[in-house]
Amino acid sequence: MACHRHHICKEEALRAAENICMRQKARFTKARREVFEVLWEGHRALTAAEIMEKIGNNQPPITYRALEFLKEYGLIHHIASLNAYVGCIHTTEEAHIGHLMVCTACRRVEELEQKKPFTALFEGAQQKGFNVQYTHVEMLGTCAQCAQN
Amino acid sequence: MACHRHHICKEEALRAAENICMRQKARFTKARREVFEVLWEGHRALTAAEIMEKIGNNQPPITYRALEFLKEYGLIHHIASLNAYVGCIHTTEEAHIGHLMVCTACRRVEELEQKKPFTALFEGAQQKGFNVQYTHVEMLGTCAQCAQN
DNA sequence: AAGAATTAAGTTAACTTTTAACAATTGAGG
DNA sequence: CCTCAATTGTTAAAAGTTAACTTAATTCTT
Repeated sequence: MACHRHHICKEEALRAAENICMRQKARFTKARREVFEVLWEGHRALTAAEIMEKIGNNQPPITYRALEFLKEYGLIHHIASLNAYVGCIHTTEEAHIGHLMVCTACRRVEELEQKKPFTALFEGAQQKGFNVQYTHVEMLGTCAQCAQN
Repeated sequence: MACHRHHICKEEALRAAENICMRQKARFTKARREVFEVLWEGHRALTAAEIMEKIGNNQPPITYRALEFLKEYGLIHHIASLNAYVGCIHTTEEAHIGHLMVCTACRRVEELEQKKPFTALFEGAQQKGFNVQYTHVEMLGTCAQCAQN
């Protein structure tokens, strides 16, 4: 992994999240912060159930609402094929297009920031008269660490 | 849509599916065929519940098992972000990489067959030491027809 | 600063989706 | 035709998510 001193990632992410919320007059409340923090403990994808367990919350609505909020503000990603969530790595930027690399062994998630592949996809779609509004790319495989084992 | 005489698509798909199963000595049974046919009524994504309703089956296991089978043999796609299924358009080819264009208005799904975007993605991933095993691209938006309305 | 309005959290319970377990049936190969 | 393996039928429960409503906190107004 790129990130060796992880507590720093998390602190940065927290500050970025606070800023994003402040700028949009949204409240980064305790419940939301808790979920966000848990998702930043590792760069790992966690299911809703796993999140609730880590927080010690047995009242699903609270967690689901927090997840919805965080997703709405682009602070986390939903990894559809695993039905899991991960902290969004590029909280500082404006809207971005992330290609997720999800390790099926350790569930670590990295994001790949590349414009090229998408311009090609967009062009292809446009040629068919399709108006792309949201793109979701998931690459499942094994990360460098897990490949060694 | 590209496909004007739809019943032909469906017939072709059925024949292709039969062949694929025969070659691999898998049985294209009634339950499996029914699910497959429903998914080919339109090129539309359907949830498991919608499939069951269309078939008139209120015994989930049968449908879920059929879906699992069809997915395994590459005869359908699972659209993770909608938790829905769609008949795979390229049943004749060998393994293929499909980029799905999913219309959020009418749920029509088209597939875009492009190698370029992926080679770029693969390269990017590989540079990070990530070994891609499965890729899933979903583009949500509006299709040509729905864009007019 | 007090009251009204908005927003979020707490709580209960239902609903949807998926799976487990086991019995009954069907089909293929000897 | 018999046996074995695969598939289906059936029941029920587990897992995941959401609805509805109450309470609490925060923000906005004046």
